[in-house]
Amino acid sequence: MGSIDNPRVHELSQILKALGHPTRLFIIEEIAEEPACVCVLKERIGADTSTVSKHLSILRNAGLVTMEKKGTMVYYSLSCACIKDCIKALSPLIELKHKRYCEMLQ
Amino acid sequence: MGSIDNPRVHELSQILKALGHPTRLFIIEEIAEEPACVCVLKERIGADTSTVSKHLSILRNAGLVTMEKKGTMVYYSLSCACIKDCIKALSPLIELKHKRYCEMLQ
DNA sequence: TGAATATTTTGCAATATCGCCAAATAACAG
DNA sequence: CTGTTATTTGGCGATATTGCAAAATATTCA
Repeated sequence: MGSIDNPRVHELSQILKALGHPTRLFIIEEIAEEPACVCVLKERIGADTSTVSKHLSILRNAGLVTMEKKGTMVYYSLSCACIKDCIKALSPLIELKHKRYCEMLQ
Repeated sequence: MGSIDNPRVHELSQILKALGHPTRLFIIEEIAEEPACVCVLKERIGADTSTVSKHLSILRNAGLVTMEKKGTMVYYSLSCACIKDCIKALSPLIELKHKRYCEMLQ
């Protein structure tokens, strides 16, 4: 049945890998609220423009975001609302981890 | 509001990073069906036992799996069913990517 | 055309990840 | 205790990721 060579697994893991970086996850959550251009994201992140642009290219490559040019600026937005659902789905796990952490302290 | 220093973002990205590897995602989907021990996972994956064990430790560290010893064997299982939901939530994106790919070919 | 602004690309050094091997640890059976 | 099996850990080379700086590209405006 499910094999490690299943292309679906690789496709999914590429998407999850793209989400698995603080800066990129932050970008995703920002543009989930409202599309934003690189210069604004750069300000909110506090990193070099080239760094932000590279993260965006990784997200683009994984198909997570779409870009739209307006003048010299490029606005990025989520390519699928389901990405929000994916992240939201992990809330119970986060809570569980906090609960376990509190128990561990005792 | 949402800042790049928000610990929640880092916690979430750690989880997603752990999921962002083909072997680890495969493990997650396997044990989502039914808990499995390292030796069985090793067979299904076709990698060194130590490699599988190390992937499992990453998943453990991210709080995604829990272990239970039975004799000399260690059985791993999902720590939260929500992980399945997280992965399932991405199906529309996968479909979207396929659709885009087909359009691109024309 | 030429200056100004926004973004991407390239180059590079620092760091992290990956996968195998070998050694260490743990649990059980005889 | 000894040998056996299952798993984890440490070590190490190969490869990938990360982030900044500099150069290249694209678009607008004068």
